[in-house]
Amino acid sequence: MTQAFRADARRNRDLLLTAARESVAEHGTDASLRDIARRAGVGIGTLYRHFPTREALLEALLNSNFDALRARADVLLAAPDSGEALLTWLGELAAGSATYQGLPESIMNALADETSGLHASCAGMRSAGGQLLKRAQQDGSVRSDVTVSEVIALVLGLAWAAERSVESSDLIARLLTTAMFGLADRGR
Amino acid sequence: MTQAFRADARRNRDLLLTAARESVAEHGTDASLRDIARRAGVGIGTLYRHFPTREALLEALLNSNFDALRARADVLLAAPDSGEALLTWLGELAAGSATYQGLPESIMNALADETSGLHASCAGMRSAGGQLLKRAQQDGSVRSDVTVSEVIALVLGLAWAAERSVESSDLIARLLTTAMFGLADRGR
DNA sequence: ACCTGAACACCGTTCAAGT
DNA sequence: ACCTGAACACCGTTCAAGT
Repeated sequence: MTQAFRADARRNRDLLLTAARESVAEHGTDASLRDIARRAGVGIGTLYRHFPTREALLEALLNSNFDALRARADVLLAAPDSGEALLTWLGELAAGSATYQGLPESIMNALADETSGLHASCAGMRSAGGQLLKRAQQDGSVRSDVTVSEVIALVLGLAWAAERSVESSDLIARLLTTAMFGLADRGR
Repeated sequence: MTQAFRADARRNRDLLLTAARESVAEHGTDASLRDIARRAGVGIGTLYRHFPTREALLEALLNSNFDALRARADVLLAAPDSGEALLTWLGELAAGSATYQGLPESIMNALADETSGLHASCAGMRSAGGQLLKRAQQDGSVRSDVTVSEVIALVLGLAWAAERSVESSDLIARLLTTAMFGLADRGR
């Protein structure tokens, strides 16, 4: 199926992805598309032909990451402590969403917009987390009155906050455990 | 001191603030400055003369809100239940940061950037919350290993997540109580 | 002292013209 | 089938020229 594309088109697609990875690493999720095309040595129209939207480009950049996160959920589903398994996975989601500045926002938008080119990947990730949450709730290790969407919104919210904060680099982890065990102190 | 300004300048300032309130209500914190100047019937240079940065404009738009939040903290400092007082105040912070789309982000950025025209207001708000937190921690009703900055980052993160979510309108409150009492279920 | 708007350097996005 | 880049409609920001 790779051979079904013209060699020059295939080449341009690769050049664009490499350029995008660089530019997004430097400037975050809302990096200039023009700049990406320039780095790839390609016309701006070529970028649009291969990736009709910014979200489609991000999807191509991130799909392996989402795959990995889904696979991790499958593994953790077999871990003995269901509550700990969920927390571990949420930590990896938070860490993963920190790979590019602005990524928590892109994921959050994609989840809310079914027409987004990034929606399928994000929805898949969400339902993988949903299985972990469900098990933890059935075990009684996590409160039963929260939905997957809420838990993910919470985690991405913390990742977002950590990303525009000057505090220590383990802020995400700190915020996550605070939210996991509660701000309120009930004699731990 | 109001009379120290030329009448036309004073007038333009008011026109700009009214226009800004409208435009920001419609398009959020990153509303077009050009659009604001247009609505005010004023040249773009006049906007920059009165408000050298977007943050300075937001400050003028929001200072009364920050004052109110600081005043609320003073009142709540006298409430009997220190933990409940903190939660109430954090709820009001979350609600207040939802008045304009993008406001959680503006506040978060302002807290991290001391040169921001919005920094003083936000830092004042933070230290007011800090008093409430301190009292709650001394009472033992809130865990002692969190800072004000962390608590505020957490709340703004949740407000941000709620703002770009399709869920019910009480999502902020739900996320806040989850974070307050913890996602983990320890037999409530 | 204050106001104006052209000018500059950028965007995202589309689309006619080319190979 | 694919590529190119001019064109369009926007930005934020500055600054010479006006009153």
